[in-house]
Amino acid sequence: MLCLPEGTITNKKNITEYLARQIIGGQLKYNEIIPNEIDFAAKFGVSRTMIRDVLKNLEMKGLIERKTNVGTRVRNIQSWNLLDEEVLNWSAGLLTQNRFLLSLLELRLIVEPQAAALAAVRANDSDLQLISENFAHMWNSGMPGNEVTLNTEADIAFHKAIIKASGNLFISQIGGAIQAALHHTIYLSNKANIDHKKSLDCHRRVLTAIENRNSEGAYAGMCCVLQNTIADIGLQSTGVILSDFSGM
Amino acid sequence: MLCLPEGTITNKKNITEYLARQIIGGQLKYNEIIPNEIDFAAKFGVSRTMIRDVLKNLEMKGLIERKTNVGTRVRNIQSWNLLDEEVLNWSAGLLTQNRFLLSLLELRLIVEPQAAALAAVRANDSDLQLISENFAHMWNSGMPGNEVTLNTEADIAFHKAIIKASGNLFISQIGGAIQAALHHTIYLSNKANIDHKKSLDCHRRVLTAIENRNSEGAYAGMCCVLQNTIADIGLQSTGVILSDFSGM
DNA sequence: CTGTTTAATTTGTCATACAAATAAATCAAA
DNA sequence: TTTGATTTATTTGTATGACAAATTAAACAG
Repeated sequence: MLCLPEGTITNKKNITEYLARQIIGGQLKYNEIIPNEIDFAAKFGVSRTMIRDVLKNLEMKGLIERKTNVGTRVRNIQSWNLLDEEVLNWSAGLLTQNRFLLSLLELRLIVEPQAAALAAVRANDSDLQLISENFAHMWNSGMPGNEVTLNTEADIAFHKAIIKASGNLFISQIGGAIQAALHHTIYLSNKANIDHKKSLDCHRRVLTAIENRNSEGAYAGMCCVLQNTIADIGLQSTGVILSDFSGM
Repeated sequence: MLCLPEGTITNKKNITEYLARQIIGGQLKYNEIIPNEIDFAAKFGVSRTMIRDVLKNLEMKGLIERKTNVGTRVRNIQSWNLLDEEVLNWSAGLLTQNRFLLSLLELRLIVEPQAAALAAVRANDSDLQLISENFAHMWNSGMPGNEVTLNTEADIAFHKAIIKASGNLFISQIGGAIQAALHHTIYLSNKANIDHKKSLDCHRRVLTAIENRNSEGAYAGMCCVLQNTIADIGLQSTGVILSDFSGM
């Protein structure tokens, strides 16, 4: 049953996020019925109009299902619109669950090397500039002890720029999800104690390959980046098939 | 400007689809402003509540953008939620435009072989059964002239079953889009005059490979299926990198 | 016990009013 | 004249109350 935290739930965004997290977090389980709209509105102290707006939102994200008279039910995870950026952000807590994290990394393994390969073919001047700029900003040197630390924002922007440069409308869509995912995977891999140098080399390999219009090299470089990440997090290999261009 | 067809637009679904097609079809162009909600409601002869519901729907699909006082504007294609099944269906008309069709086939080339590979590793008994059942139903023989004709529904179900068997939450999401896409690409490739036999062989190759837990074979088989499709439609090769397991 | 009818519940739609936000227009001052 | 603040008008956002439509559950007749 739903019980509210004190006072913090005020506006539409709050309510939506609160409910979404209840569902994704498992406090509201599959097939559980959410109270009718009137009681529900009263519970949050808002109008039924607003609650309906919230529920419509969650419905479109696949988190709930509504039927006349039967009410509003929670749907199962297969129905959730996981590629939606908000849904993915709300799902951050699930990253500790292996299946979820594995699915996410598999997605990246499948999509990003190909995106890099396509970018090598199609990137225009502004794409190239964006990619190289972000590469340049990825690494903060000059730290005490000469450590190389990672600039998360630039790292994300680097990957995002490559996905955009792929010129594929659908990959760009997935890119939104990957971007959100990056925040979390980067966070996880930063907790581990890694030599960022290896990762740096791989990233550079991707950049130069794209600049040289070498799609296979870009592909291989991106595989390298991702395999690093996977190793850092400490997962097993996944069954995704990667072409071998290690010689390039 | 918006002008309505006679009489056919009655309920919410109609209105939503009508507007969506106007936007996707280009009759309503990027940044064009849609009339305010009250006039708009009057135009369709429905309440403002309903129009707001429709607009909220289109907003969440990325087709429009709303701001207080400025109104409702059409967004550009990069913002459209193309992986949404409805959006993709409404976009069927764009399939004649090369960029769109190419993006779609690239997506399939990137995702489906990998899904097949994963399915070979992870498919359980019911997955296997579903895949093989659909393969069995894909081909209507015994037609006059001994032609082999394609059962579109079973074809789609075959691909869908493989994607599901991949066990990857995110790929399954994309699978919804791919499924919708299949309707159209199959339609296009059926217009061409093809020997379905070749395609039959490739599909069988995928099936047996999955049954034999041979992920590389499944990958290669699916590549074969898709390259057939691409050739049938008459497109150029795309720059997607495919591993070569043709010997398997 | 079975099939039909009735009643109750819940979401869906409508109409109206007002709040909040923002762009455009007006006006004041340098 | 130009600039900056102030007012006004427009449009979306929220609230409220009423009724429609759909569907489950209960009551009832055979």
